[in-house]
Amino acid sequence: MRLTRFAEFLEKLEKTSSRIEITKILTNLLNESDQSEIDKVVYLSLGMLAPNYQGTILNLAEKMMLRTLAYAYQKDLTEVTSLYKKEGDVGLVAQELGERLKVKDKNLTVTDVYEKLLAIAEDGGGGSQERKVGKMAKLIGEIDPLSARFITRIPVGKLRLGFSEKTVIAALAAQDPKLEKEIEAAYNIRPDIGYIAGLVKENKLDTVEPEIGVPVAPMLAQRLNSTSEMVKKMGEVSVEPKFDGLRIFIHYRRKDNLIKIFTRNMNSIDIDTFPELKEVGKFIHADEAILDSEAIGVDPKREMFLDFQKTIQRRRKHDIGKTASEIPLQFQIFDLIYINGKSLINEPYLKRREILEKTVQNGGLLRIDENVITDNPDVIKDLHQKYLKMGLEGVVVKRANGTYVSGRTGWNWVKMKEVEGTRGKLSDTIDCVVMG
DNA sequence: AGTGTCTGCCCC
DNA sequence: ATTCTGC
DNA sequence: GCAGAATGGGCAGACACT
Repeated sequence: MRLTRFAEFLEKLEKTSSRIEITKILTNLLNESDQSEIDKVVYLSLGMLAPNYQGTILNLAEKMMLRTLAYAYQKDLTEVTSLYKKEGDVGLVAQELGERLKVKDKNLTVTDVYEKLLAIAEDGGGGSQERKVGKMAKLIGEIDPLSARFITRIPVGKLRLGFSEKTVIAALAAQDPKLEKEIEAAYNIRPDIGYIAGLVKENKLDTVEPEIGVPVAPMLAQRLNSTSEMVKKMGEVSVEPKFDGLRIFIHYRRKDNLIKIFTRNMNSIDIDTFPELKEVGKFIHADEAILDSEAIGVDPKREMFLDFQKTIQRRRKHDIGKTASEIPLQFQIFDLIYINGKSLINEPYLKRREILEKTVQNGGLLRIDENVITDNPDVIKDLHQKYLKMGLEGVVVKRANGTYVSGRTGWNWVKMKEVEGTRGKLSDTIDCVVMG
């Protein structure tokens, strides 16, 4: 697909606010894209180059984009900066300067542009900022002003077309509710929207299975601060402590000792960041497993939990030895998504926990969250008080027979942090002091 | 080696 | 993470 | 109620400069 054609679609999408209408336009865009380029069309329309978990990062944002525009259009940085301050958007600045200079497009395709952006992302090391700016400026000089409007917004993360992955899935399904459910399920176990779009085109969705090394989209908790409402919505529940740490997924394969770690946002974390997990196989009684957990810092005597700001200091690549001894981590395991080639996503929670308790050696590095099964709101209330007194964040309450549903859909997991009945961190009144 | 600036679909 | 808005 | 966008505080990584 020609970039100019692609830009026409994006312009139409930008002008549209009704999601139904956006979805129709997207369906047309996807229909016009062929098998070899549909992934790139999808990535760029969402302002991305690759799924999160591949760690493809441009390291070129607002400030460098302004330098890029100054270089590309031969203007002073101060002039570009003041234009940017006025417009508040690099895309409008690029389009305007491009129109003034009558920049002509060189018949680039979406694939061409995608590859050039990828090359910018892959550049690094000494002098790379200058090279990135140079490559980006060259690209801008080869595309028409309307395309520049959108392409320049991609690195700064401000495409803002009013849709995201969910809407792309709806567009891929093209009004077929059954197909939409299938695409959604496939996307949740392989959260690579470009890849999924390709599979839909080929009619090969049924090949998707969880895999060691590919993150599953995390299940998230809704917020509720009434225990009786929890029981009303979920019936029998499992009540567990909520730790204030980092959501961590641990993937393990014994055969080649493959250990992969992902965050809640499905970003990959280098194993050297958490060296204690290099031995995780000793504590897992399975050949393959995907564990859902919260990593939490403890004081070196292992007598108390550390707060989030301390725990997050462990998310680093340098000075690991020193930090690791100051901030030992333990992993509170609370779910098992996959074991020995079998997905547990559609198993009820208590069944998954039963297998989890047999699979993970509880104590030391890995600790299985304690839990109480109940349908009594007062029991939840008491546990909530108990965990708050222990310095924890509160409780997570899980529907006993709920499957592992990615995202915040439905009432399967609920969290309660503050005292029951309050409105959350910001209360109705705020203490303030007038300054100056 | 130390400091400053920018960046991060950062983490919460 | 929270909060707000359009649908 | 959902999807998307906008917002914040704090921290470490990457690179440029001296």
